[in-house]
Amino acid sequence: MPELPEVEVSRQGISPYLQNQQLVKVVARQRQLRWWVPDEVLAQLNQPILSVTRRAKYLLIQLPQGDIIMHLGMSGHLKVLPVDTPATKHDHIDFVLNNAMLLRLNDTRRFGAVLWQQKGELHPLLASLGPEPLSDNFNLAHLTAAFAKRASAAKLVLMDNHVVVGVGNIYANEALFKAGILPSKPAKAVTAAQLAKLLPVIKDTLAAAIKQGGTTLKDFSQADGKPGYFAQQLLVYGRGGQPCLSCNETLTEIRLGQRSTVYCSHCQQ
DNA sequence: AACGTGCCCTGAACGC
DNA sequence: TGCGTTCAGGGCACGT
Repeated sequence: MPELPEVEVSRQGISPYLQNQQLVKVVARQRQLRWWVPDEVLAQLNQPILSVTRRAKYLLIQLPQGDIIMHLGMSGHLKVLPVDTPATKHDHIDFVLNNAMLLRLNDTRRFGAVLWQQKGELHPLLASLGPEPLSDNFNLAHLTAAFAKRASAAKLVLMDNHVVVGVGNIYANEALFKAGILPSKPAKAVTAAQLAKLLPVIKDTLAAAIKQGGTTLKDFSQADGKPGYFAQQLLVYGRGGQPCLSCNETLTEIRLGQRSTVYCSHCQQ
């Protein structure tokens, strides 16, 4: 499940292979993704690739006339391969380049998406997003204001893309544990001291994951490259019923907003 | 506006 | 062995 670090690592991985290449065409074997580009857009994609950027968990392949927007959903991953590489199961989309290579999107569960935004326009999906977690716009004042007016559980507010982007279920669990905040605690009841702890925890955890992934995954043109996956120390996620690594208390698992939530009732308040 | 729920999808892990 | 059921999750759409 690609979270923001995996998406950023993917961006860094594919970027050198795409930048300054000409995008020749898009081959779609499976259009039944979460969203798909209109046909008339596909016809105009024979353009040079200027750069590959990221906003939240969306990748943007920037062309002179606009941006291809890609989301990896739950199970999507990208590879750069020789153009004649046979497609295997769940290889849905190929972005064919003029250097005999292609960018291939494989997405088992098809929660991923491919969209288009015309140059100078902002796609509605990107228009109302909160700040990037690693940017200065995501600061204590912003976090405090967002939490102050919400009665929902702290974890749900943290995962709200209008508050901050890119904090998925795993990182929300981990960050709240590290900050000592009970996931179910009403956001408005979270103390100033807890928020002051939470902010750097989010930034540090995401930054460390990107750094680690960046060193682990260097060559996205290898067929056995594993973008969207890197080893990390998970303190609570997936460890419900097991002992807390800090105090040895048994970790509690509940569901919040239909998502698995794990915490230590001793360390988190 | 804020909040809760449903939905999309496949494959792994389970129960009978 | 072979079914059927449950679960995983991002994020929008919708109803209240």
